[in-house]
Amino acid sequence: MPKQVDHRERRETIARALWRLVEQRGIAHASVREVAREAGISHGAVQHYFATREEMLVFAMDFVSEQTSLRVAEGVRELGDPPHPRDVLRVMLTEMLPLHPDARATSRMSAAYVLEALHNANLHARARDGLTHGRDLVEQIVRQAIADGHIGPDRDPATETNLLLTLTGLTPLIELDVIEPQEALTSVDQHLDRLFTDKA
Amino acid sequence: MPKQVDHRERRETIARALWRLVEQRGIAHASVREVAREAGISHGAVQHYFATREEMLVFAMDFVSEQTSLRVAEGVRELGDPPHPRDVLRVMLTEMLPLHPDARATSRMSAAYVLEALHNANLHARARDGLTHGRDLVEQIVRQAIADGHIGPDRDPATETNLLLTLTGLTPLIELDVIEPQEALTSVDQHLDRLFTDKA
DNA sequence: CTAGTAATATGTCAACTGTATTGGAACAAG
DNA sequence: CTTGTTCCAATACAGTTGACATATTACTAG
Repeated sequence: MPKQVDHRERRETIARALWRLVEQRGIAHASVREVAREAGISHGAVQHYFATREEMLVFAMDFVSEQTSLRVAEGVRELGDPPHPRDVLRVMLTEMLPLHPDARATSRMSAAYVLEALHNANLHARARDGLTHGRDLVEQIVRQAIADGHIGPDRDPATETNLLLTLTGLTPLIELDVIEPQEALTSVDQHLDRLFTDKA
Repeated sequence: MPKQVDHRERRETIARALWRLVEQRGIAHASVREVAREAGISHGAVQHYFATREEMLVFAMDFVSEQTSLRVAEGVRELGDPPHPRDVLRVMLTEMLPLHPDARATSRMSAAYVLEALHNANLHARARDGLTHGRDLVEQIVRQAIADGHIGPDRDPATETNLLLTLTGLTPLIELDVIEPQEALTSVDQHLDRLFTDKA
C-alpha cells in the first residue's frame, strides 16, 4: 500500500475552504480552482477527492449539517439536566442564525445550497431530506413539551413547528443589517415565551 | 432625434427574461448572453440597455419590488374599505411567499439578489434600503393597529414587525416541498390570529 | 531494492464569461 | 437630402470554467 492520507480529513479541509469562499465571496467564486487555491493545494488534488464540483458541494453541505448539529449538541450540553425544551429550541434556532462566525459560515453555505437545489434534482432531494429531518426533530420536541405540559394542549404541533422554523427568516434581516442581532434574539425569545406556558 | 424606442419597456422585457432564467435555471445561468437569448434579442442589444450585468440585476430587482408592490396593492384593493390591518398584512406576507407563479418568480429573484448582496457593497446598500423600507411599512401598520385597538397595547411594535417578517422564512420550506402551501397559509393565519385581538 | 499505487501537480480542452469595439441600419430634425 | 443620434447586430478579446488526461512525487508492502 502506498502513501496513505486521511481521506475524510482532507475532504473536510477542502470543505472548509469552500465554506470560507462562499462566506466571503459568494458561491459564484467557489470554483474548483478557487477552492483549491483557498485550501492551498492544486486543483488536481481537489479533483482527486471530489470527482465533480457537485460532489464537492454535496459533501460540504452534509458537513454543514454535521457541524451545526455538533454546535447545537454542545449548546444543549451546557443546559441543565434534563434541559428545558424551551432552551433546547432556543439553542437550535440561534445556531441556525448568522449570529457568530461559525454560524454565519454554515448559514451562508446553506442559503447558497438551497438556491442551487431549486434547479438540481439531486440537490433538491438531499436538501429536502435534510430539512425534513431537522423539522421532524423540532416537531418531536414540541410534541413532548405538550405532553409534559410545557406547551398548551390547544397548540397544534405541526403548525407550531412550522412557526418555529419560520424564525430562520430573521437571517436576511440580520445579514443585511436591517435589524441588530440583539433584536433577532429578542424576537426569538418573545416567540418562545408565547409558546411555552411555563417560564423556564 | 433618431429612432425612438420605449426605453423603460425594453428594459422591463429584458428584466422579465432574467426573471424567467433565475426562476427556471438559477442565477448562475443568468449571463448576459443567456438573458439576451431568453429575451429573443442579441446580447449587443442587452448591452445597449444595460452597460453592465450588475446594472441589469439592479434594475431587475427594483422591478421585482415594484411588481410585488403592485400585486399587494391589487390584493388590498379587493378588501373592504377601510381594509382591516390584519388582512392587509396577510396580503403583504402571502405575496412575498412563492405561492403562485408570479410570486415565485419574484421570490426566487429576491433570494438570489440577497445572496449576491452579501458580497457586493452596492447591492448590499440597495437591498438593505429596500428591505428597511418594506419593514417600515409593516411597522407603520402595526403601530396604527395598536393605536386603533386591533392589537394589544402591550405588544412592542418593533418586535411584532420583526416576527411578522420572519414568516418569509416559510419560503425554503415551501420551495423544497417540506410543507404544503396550505400549511404555510395556516401558519400565517395562526400568527395573525394571535397578533390581533379582534377577529376580522 | 523494487514494484506498484495513492497523492498531488501540471497541462489541455472546448465552452463560456463580461466587456469593448466596430459598423451599419433606422429614423427624426434641420 | 444631410446630419446626427439611437438602436442593435456582429465580432474581438482576455479571462475563467469544469472535466479530463498526463506527469511527477512519495511512500509502503513484499
